Amino acid sequence: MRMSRMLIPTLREDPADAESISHKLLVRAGYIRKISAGVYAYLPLAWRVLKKIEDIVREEMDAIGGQEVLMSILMPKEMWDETGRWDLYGDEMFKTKDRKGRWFCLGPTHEEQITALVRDNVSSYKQLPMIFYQINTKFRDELRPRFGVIRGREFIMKDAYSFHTSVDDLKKTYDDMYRAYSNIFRRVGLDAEAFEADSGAIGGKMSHEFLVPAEYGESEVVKCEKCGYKATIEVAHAPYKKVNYPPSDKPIEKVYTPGTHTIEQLAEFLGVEPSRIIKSMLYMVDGKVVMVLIRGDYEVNETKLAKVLDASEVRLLTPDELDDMGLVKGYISPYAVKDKDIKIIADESVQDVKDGVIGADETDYHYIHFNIDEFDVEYVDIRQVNDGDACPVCGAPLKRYTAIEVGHIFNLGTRYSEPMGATYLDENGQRKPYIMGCYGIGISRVMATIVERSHDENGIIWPIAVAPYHVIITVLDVKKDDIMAIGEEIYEALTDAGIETILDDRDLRPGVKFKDADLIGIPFRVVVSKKTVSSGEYEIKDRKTGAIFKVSKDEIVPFFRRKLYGQ
RNA sequence: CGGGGCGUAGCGCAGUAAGGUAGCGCACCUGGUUCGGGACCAGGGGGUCGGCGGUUCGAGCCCGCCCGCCCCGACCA
Repeated sequence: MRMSRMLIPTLREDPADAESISHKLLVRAGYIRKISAGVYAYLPLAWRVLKKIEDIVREEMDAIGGQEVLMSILMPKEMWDETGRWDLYGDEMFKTKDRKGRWFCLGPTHEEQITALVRDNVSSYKQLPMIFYQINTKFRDELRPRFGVIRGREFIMKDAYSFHTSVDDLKKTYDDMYRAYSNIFRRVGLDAEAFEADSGAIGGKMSHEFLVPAEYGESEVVKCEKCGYKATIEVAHAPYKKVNYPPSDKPIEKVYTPGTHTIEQLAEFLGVEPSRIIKSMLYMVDGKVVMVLIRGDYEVNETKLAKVLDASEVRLLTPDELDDMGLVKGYISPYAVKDKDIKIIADESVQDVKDGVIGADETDYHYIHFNIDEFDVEYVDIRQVNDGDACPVCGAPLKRYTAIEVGHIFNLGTRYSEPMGATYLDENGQRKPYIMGCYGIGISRVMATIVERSHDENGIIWPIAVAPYHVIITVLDVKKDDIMAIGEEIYEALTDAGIETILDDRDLRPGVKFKDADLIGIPFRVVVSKKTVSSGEYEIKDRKTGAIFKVSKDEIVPFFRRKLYGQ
């Protein structure tokens, strides 16, 4: 393809509204353009990259017996009512009505549709297991779209669903998927690592997230570099730091603590360690109020909290709700719920604090010499693990870092088959609900993640497997017919050899063309100019290493055969 | 949803304090010189100043309403 006729709108400056590296570079290098918040158009280069990623995904899905389908994006409300998710999904779902007033949504995911398809068209255990996948556009009206194509409201996703007669059979496919995902991420050049994930209230036991470490990620993980322990922040565990605050012989005392809005301010005001302070929080847990206590030097991890309470939704009470109970945020204590039917649970770390500081249920006042033993408290692990906390396995300090979630696999059990009446007949003629698994990869997010991981100050550096083109021929003296003709000749030879090549025939100064080639990130650049033509030594530059090779014209095709295919 | 910021040519921005003919750089078009790491000179095209309404002789600028975009927060009591 001639670059002079392609839509590759590169920019000299970073777009003003971009924050993350991948967002800046994909816009600047002419890959994507914003249409609306979290909604992007993929220009020709991006679409080529996406198709490469998709093809790798297809190969790996086909290899484990996946059947590719393309489900409808527009889905009727009734389908979602069957599982109750029309209401559960809430505002995150894009909803619309047809001309007759019937409700539809733009699919944020496809469990309902695939389950309905299998229910209505498969009926015997003899046909199982079955694995389906699709690569399709998903719509989610995210609370806050971010980082360009990393979290969009419209995005490309590979989603797969499997149907089984037993958990053991599901486990086989689950393991196949795990390996396929590892292959996919390795092949696209990502150092993704699988983490046992929180599967949520409905996910069953097996669930793994595939995460790639990146500054602009939205997931947090901890890892022990000594023994290899690793976990997402939602499930991570680390022993709490022991403190020793034995009961005081002094009675509990209310003290005036003006202007202490944070734990740090209060600790400083009273001249105590933050670990001596107990934070009291009121949570709404599936409609019931629960008091949660945690030490001042720790934070509550709501996912862990939900899990220990076996709840599907936990949230803090709003200031208004607290107000209705006569309480004020920041100054709550267990005394406030003493005679009420409100359960008190505390993080394990609180048990050491027998002479502590706690809110006095009154603005600007706290109690000192507070002893937790007065209360009937259940101790559990609901702490957020921090950077530097001790590894639960070997005790070495844990590293905490951000990562991008590029894939997620999990066991669905009968969460969808049961309510939807999706059953098959087993050997004994018994109706059984399908055991299901589901598996997702964010295709457009993978593209952005590769850029986050593979770039330099000059632009993107695509791994060969996903590069939009392998080679860019930079013709410098385009107005000289003989030189341009040689550029075209090399272009034809490479293209005929199956090497994806782009011909930069634009009549621009050399510097501009070199900068663009680097920015868009093509793995190899061949320079055709007065200099290289007259010397007969064509300069080939490796975008990643910067290595320069001098190659005669006839050797160019063999050179790339070796470099690209190892032939 | 709360807080903050922004919206002026394709992109990046100034102009808003103090109302008076809409600017700069890049990009684009023409001509010339140049040309192996984002050239220079000369000329040129391109604007509902986010929208609607108001104040005013006169609004990019003041007032009101609305829309869009970005950042932070929406768990730390």
